[in-house]
Amino acid sequence: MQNFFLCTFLLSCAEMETIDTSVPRPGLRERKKQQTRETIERVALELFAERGFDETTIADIAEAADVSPRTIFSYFESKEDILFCQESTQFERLEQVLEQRPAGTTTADVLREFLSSLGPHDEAALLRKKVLMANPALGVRMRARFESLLTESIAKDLGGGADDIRSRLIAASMNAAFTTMREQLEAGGDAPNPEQVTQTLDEVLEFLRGGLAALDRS
Amino acid sequence: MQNFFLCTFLLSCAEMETIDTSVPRPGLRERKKQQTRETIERVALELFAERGFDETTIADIAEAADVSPRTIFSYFESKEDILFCQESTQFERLEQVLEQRPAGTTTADVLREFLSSLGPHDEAALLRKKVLMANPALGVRMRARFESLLTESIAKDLGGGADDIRSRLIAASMNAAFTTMREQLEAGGDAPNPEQVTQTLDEVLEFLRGGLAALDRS
DNA sequence: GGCAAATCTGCAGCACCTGCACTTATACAC
DNA sequence: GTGTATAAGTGCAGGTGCTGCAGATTTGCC
Repeated sequence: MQNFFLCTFLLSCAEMETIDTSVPRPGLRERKKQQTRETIERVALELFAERGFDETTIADIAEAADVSPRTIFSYFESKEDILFCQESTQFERLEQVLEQRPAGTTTADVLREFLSSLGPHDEAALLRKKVLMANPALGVRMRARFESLLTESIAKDLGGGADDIRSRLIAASMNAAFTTMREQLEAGGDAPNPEQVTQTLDEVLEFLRGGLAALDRS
Repeated sequence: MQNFFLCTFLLSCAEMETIDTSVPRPGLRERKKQQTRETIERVALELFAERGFDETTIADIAEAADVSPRTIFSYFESKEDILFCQESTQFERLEQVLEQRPAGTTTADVLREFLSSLGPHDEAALLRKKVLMANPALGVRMRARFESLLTESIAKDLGGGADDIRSRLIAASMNAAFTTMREQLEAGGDAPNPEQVTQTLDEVLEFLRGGLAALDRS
């Protein structure tokens, strides 16, 4: 039902992005803003992991983050968004990688490379995994986000619209693969096993190749 | 993103179920209960179609159905459930058909038969389609429900668990197919074109055969 | 008719989320 | 440094979904 394997996986390189060396100094206002945002994210995640998503109120987060409840909604669209924003960032990054891929490279290649290049889980990723495991409905919504992204991106690759049946089939298969990978690895421990990831991904790619070839023949 | 082609399609035979000839008479209390439920469903659907899902409040529905707002929640778990309950019923029916299918028949065969046996859209189905078209998020959630059902059923067919990658790939591909069918047929008019449905479904089956064969070879 | 059970209802209340006006903090020009 | 414009933070009122609870109403049955 969920896809938080990928999501927690993606999170592993999120930390690197917070330090931006290209800009000299963002200014106090901007720094404080960023700090506030990160504080909210951090304490919210801790509370979610500790007592559950539904059991944590906006008031709780506000108090723990030492801000007004109203302030939270100027940073995040919704309570759910506090949990999903980092995944969204990573989805955008993946989208960027997909768009900028060299000619001749398939979306599948990029995905494989993207997954392989990521490091092990960090603290936040583990907490997030815990939250999502305790609340399946959250995972469903996250997975829907991911599939939309995949479908659009793959449709671009193929040069057709998002309603192209091939795009959908590929995106759906990919998404199924990620879900499967997550569940396979869930029992195995905290950190994903790269070997298993590669194997499952290869299976899916094999499946896709065979299926697409069959479509071409007909 | 959505799957309401199937959903509206499935609805077409919903009406038949409301008349139950096996039981002599359900009693006044039970009849009134059923009547209230149907009234709520009907007026809610009309309001959703007229002014949108988010723009319709529980109070609006309660007033139109001539019941207390509190009563609505004794019939439906949530506002969304008012819209989804009929689809859920049809999902259960499909599940039943899948479970009781003759040995040697594949899930794909059953699905194809199931889709082909349904009649044209009824009034409620058209309204529902309108509601879902105006609110993509609703369709995403509905689609997630359907995929879960498909995955479980197909997993049973294959004799493995729901975490079997083949089950997921097949279910995901099927779901992608339905989504595509809906979008293809959307522009074509109100009633689905059986010919196009068959064609798209056949394409997907071809895709699946090719993909699964490739998996077997490896 | 009278009792038991189911149903309906109103009310209070929690939680998410929003708009708006107001205060406070930062940035920038002088 | 001072003053002003801009942005961030806050408090408040309110809308909406949803729930628990207790009492009124309706139905089933003897």
